[in-house]
Amino acid sequence: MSISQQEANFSRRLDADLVQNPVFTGVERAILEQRLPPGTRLAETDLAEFYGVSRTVVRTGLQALAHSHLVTLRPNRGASVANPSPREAREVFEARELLEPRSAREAARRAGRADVRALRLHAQEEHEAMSANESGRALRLSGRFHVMIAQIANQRTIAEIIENLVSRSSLIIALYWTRSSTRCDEGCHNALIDAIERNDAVEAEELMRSHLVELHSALRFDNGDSSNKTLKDMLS
Amino acid sequence: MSISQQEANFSRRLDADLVQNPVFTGVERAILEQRLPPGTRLAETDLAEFYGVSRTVVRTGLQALAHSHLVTLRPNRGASVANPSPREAREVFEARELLEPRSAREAARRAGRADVRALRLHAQEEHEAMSANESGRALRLSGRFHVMIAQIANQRTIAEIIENLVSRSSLIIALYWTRSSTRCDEGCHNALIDAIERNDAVEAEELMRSHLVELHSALRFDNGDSSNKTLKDMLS
DNA sequence: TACTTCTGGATTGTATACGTTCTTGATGAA
DNA sequence: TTCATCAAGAACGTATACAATCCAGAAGTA
Repeated sequence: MSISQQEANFSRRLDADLVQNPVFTGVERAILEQRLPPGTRLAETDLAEFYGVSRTVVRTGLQALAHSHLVTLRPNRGASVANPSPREAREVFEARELLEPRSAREAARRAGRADVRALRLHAQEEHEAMSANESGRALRLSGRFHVMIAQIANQRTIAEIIENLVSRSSLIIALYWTRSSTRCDEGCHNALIDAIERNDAVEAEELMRSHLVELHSALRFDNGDSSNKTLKDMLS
Repeated sequence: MSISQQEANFSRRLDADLVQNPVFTGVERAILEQRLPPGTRLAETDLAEFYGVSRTVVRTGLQALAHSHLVTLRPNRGASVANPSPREAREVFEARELLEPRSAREAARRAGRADVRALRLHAQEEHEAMSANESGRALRLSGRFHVMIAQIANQRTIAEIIENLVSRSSLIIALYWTRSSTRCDEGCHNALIDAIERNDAVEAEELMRSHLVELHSALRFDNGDSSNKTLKDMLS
């Protein structure tokens, strides 16, 4: 196997068959857009019928989603949309705070005109989704913005880790987000693009760090579980 | 769903059924012990026969291994042991250098007597494997040592990422390792345990960093692909 | 000889059948 | 009423059948 073939494998890995799995792509998107709230039961037969495939394909997709922590599989109990605990939520953001600022710095170093243009276009799309009150779509695009920066940094391994953490953040936000608006994002993202356009690595790193701290601090873990608490829990 | 249930899901996630998948556990172990070299073809029928299960179970295990980057799946072409490119190898170690020192620092802060005892016991086992010339087993245990430290740091999300990177390192070492001995490990690991026992966080962080740099620097990427080069490549 | 085309065997991808486990509502006893 | 037991239905886990794809060697052509 030649180096170029190795590279090709590295880049598509196992995505090749995953993007063609309608269960994986469909459920993933629905989760990222918060149309499927945490805890939602995902019965294999229902998904098979909805997507017009056999349970075999459904199970492949669900297993992939489970590896991304977007879905929880319990033996003999089937799949449900993941329900990240406060602890997991905190840890995901701690990991992001560790990885993403470094990525932003490297992205600012490397970014060319095409990269900046793509980022601006994407920010525009985010803005439009917000204006149209499509908050689910806006949230998914907002996450994707972070992934784009990680990709510009051109470190695929770390970018992939970040992509996973960002995905899980959608669920975390669904459970623990306290603010009604995500207007912060728009300003933060634009400021980041500006820094990247100037190739100001230090500034980009600091902006990313503060952006993540901002996000993290807008999470409240004390009441996140209330909707699932039993009456006994709430009375005691 | 209660918080404690969330935690339970978080900890076992999907491991519950994976540890019971003989293909996953068997092939993973063989890869970590370098009994299955990179590129080895993994035909579903062969695995099914060897482990006495149907192809369904084989495919589940292979998909899990693919998500861990230990196995490459190519549509209609089946599975083979992953063959990380020099680039991927470099990136994996860059990610480790970013994450593990921080983990070691936190582990040194948190470690109690039981943790230190477990680490010493483990180091002893490593030592015995080396003495017995079981280099595969020694390598697997050496990786596991790094995972243990990440677990002591008590950040499951990051520990899981590290576990994945460590696993991939076995393949990387199989491909690009230049030195015959891993004696470095023994000294490095013992020094790390000492620092952790003293709860010397700064020292543990620095020891981990230098240990990883040492490992990384012992990799040579220029000749890793030679055995797979075509005659034309080698003559030109 | 070098190259293309074709074909049989092998391998993977998907659907489906069936056994096992779990859930849930009914039944009955305390 | 409350609880335990149990049975029917639903859902999951695994095996297997069949279709689609790939690969290697044979045959044919220049």
